[in-house]
Amino acid sequence: MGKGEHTRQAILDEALSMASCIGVGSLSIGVLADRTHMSKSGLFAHFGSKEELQLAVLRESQQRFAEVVIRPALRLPRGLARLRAIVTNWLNWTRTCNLPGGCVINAAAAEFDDQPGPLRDEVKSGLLALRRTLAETVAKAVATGELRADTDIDQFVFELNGIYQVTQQSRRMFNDPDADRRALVAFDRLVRDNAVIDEGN
Amino acid sequence: MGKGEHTRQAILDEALSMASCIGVGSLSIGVLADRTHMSKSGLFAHFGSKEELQLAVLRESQQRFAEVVIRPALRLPRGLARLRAIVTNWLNWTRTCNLPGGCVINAAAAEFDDQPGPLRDEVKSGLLALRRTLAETVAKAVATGELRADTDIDQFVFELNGIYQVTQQSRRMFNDPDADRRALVAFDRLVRDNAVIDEGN
DNA sequence: GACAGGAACGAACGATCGTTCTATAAAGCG
DNA sequence: CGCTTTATAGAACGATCGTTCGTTCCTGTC
Repeated sequence: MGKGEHTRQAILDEALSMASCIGVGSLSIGVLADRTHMSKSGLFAHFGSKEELQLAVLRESQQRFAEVVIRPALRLPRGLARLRAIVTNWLNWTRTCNLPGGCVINAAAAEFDDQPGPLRDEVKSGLLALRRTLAETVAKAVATGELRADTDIDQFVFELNGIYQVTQQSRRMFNDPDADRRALVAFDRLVRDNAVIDEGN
Repeated sequence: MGKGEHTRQAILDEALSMASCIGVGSLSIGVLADRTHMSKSGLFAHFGSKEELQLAVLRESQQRFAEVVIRPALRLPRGLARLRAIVTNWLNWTRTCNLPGGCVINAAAAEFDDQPGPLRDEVKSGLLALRRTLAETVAKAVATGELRADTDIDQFVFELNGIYQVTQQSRRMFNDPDADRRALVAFDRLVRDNAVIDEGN
């Protein structure tokens, strides 16, 4: 990795951590330059515009998400086991990635949902990619026979997203120590209601 | 209502609609002055500081929420009927209030969850008040015998919040026409799983 | 060791930010 | 009406914003 690439990565590291706390929209090149011990113009040259920096932060965040949430789970057998692994990785991923202020993309979704442009597009594509991955994973749990054939997959993914978002809010706003447990309770209920009818009848 | 109060309300109207789109943190006194056809200083005098303006927006938002979501539901009999009314009012309240960019407080929760100060405190207290109201409403549905006595009320409220948040995201980011229906499906499942065991066994 | 290309800097730009001050206009009240 | 209070305007402040420019420094190659 050349020197330029190395610096760029260091900037993105700091920018990600900063954006996690104050939001992608509130990133400031001047403040970011101070934090990385660079000049504004030196930092600026790596991206060409503030929007490009913000896009780079979103892309970096999405890439790390795939690495720490999705990829490790692919080693588990398809079906409920893999789905459960994704969910637990997902619930913990901001801690895994050392993002002090929570999920950047989720915060950006609330920030840009009314502001058309490349940033909103990037956020949307990231969220869509996750929803697609989740849908495929759920579909495989149907294929393995662990979930019922008539499972409404999009509804399942919809509710998964709800569980994630309220968990984030409960943790971040209320420091709720039960948030993770409640998330798993909700997940289990979601799975149970879509599981094949077994000996319990 | 004196002239000052009238002007202040007009400012808050515009500020609320603006904050709904760009976020409370991105409110700008200059832009807001233009939109209300006032001078910056004239507008500024009504609040004394930007932070007071932001706080006023949050309080106004919270008050409108109580008026269009909670109060109408109080006319229904306590129990599931009232709970369902709150949920449906809740899902529609930004449309009822003509907030073009969705729920201000929910967006502010994601924005300020890592920034201590009066704004975060105000958001937190608003969210807490809602959670308390929801918990009481659910508790009454237990008291009427519609929900089981062993219903985990905090878990119930937790999941309700999840349903709301993902509905907002689905509507705002993806223009998902099924979001409302999915929210009600999730709500019905939540109620059913906590309902008293009836003839179905 | 000269040279070339990329990387970082420092200074400056115009714009906008929140805020303060002073002055003028309007409103409310006797 | 006149008087007091309130409401609004206008100009200016220092700070910060993203961005541009020209220069310097470092790094790797012949």
